[in-house]
Amino acid sequence: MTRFAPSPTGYLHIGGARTALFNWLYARGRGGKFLLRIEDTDRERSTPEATAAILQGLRWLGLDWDGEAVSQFARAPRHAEVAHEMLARGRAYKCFATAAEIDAFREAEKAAGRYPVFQSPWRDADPASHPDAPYAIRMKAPRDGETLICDAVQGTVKVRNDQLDDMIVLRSDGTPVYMLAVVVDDHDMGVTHVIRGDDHLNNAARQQMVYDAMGWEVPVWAHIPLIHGPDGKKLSKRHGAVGLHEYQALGYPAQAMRNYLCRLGWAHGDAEFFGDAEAMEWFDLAGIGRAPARLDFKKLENLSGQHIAAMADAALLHELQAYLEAVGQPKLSPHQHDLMTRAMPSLKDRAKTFPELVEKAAFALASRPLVPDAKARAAMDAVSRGILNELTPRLRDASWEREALEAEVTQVAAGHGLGMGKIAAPLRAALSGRTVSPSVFDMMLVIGRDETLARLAEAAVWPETA
RNA sequence: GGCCCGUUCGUCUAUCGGUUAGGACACCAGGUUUUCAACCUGGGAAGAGGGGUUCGACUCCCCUACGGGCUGCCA
Repeated sequence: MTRFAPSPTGYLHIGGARTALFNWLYARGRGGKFLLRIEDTDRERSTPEATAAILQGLRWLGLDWDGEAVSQFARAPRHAEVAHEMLARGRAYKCFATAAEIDAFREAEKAAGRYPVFQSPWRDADPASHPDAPYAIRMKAPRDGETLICDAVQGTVKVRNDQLDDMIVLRSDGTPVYMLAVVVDDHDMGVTHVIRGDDHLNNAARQQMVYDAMGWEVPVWAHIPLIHGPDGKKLSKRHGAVGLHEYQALGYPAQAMRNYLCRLGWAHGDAEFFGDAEAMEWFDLAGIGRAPARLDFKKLENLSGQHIAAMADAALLHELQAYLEAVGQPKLSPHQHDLMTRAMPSLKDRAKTFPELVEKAAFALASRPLVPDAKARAAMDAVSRGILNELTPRLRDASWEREALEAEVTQVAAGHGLGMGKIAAPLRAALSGRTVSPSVFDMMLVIGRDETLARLAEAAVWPETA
């Protein structure tokens, strides 16, 4: 049983997406469940928009979770209940210290050159001395010795208890603190493996104390390193895409994202290109690296191209439509969809991303009159026009198959003592309006005889360029 | 400041005391080719630095440097 527990304070971060993926792979690969919990206890910063963005991001990435997403805020009463239970068990106490008192204590400690761990005077106070004032519930944490975190990724990590204060579990306004809420929720939800960013590694020690205080079984910890930008610094907006939605907008197939993210900080021997089935079979916590990984867009792009080439046409078209919708472009019309289907075999080996796929399909999607770019127009010189005029009637009567078309073009070229290259250039220009396109024969086969002839006729009367 | 974690080609990584330190992406060169891409062949490229331990360290220990995290009545 694993879970992903994001705070809804913004879009889904690429690092969070990888954390979610790891949890998903681990659970799904072992017949376990993958749960989703929204940590929305910070009412100031949590927004429903952010929650929606996170769910949307996970759906796009293809990570399905079991059951309904749990709202942590909604479970506040249960958290408070546990806090009071800890009080009853003598594992926590009421602290009446005010913010000002705590600040003063910390300042004094710092000034004295000591580590500023607040030591509440109420820890062992006689309940009879309790004032009638608001209080927070603090955990009675051990003051010496050390807490051992057995982590599946980091190994055994020792944390000195004197570094940890008696953390507050229930605020003076009665609301639970994150550190308590996670533990209670993970326990209640039956989470057995906590896979999360290593920014929580130190927190695990305090959280483990809560498990101990309640007599609950501590889950398997797995703290994974964060993802860094290409320069090795903490990932931030200046590195480019940080939010998962940006990767969707960049036009990477979700499968490629999963593959790339999975390989980031984890490896299975020399395996580089693989799908979900292999990932689920191979993924394990022990294989996760301990050093932060950097994002490499070139590699992502390469992987993306490999996945596009390997995907089934129908699935590719379906995801392409979703991409177009996501970036606010008009979706393919039934007619365009049909053209794309026919063009796909000659297209998908050439495109690394969806925008590239669309770009390279321009010849098929374009409608007459074609607007040639300057280079295409230049390719259409007088000599070329002559050759094309000669070719046109032969194409009209040719059998519309690759070999036949190739034979016609080769013959015409040979008649002028030219190679294929010389005649392909103007042909390409006439058919696509560009100087870069898929193979001229692929294009003819996709758009068909009528369209081919129409485009040739049109190109024959393009205005001359000097 | 204190505590915790990390450091193998430019990047992601393999290695888990004995290897010519392997692969992938990227890069460079050549080939193929109707353009681009793809593809094929070849090439350069790494154990942060310093001490130990050991017959033998990228692998184990210590120190330094660098990077990251935590140190809240934030999550």
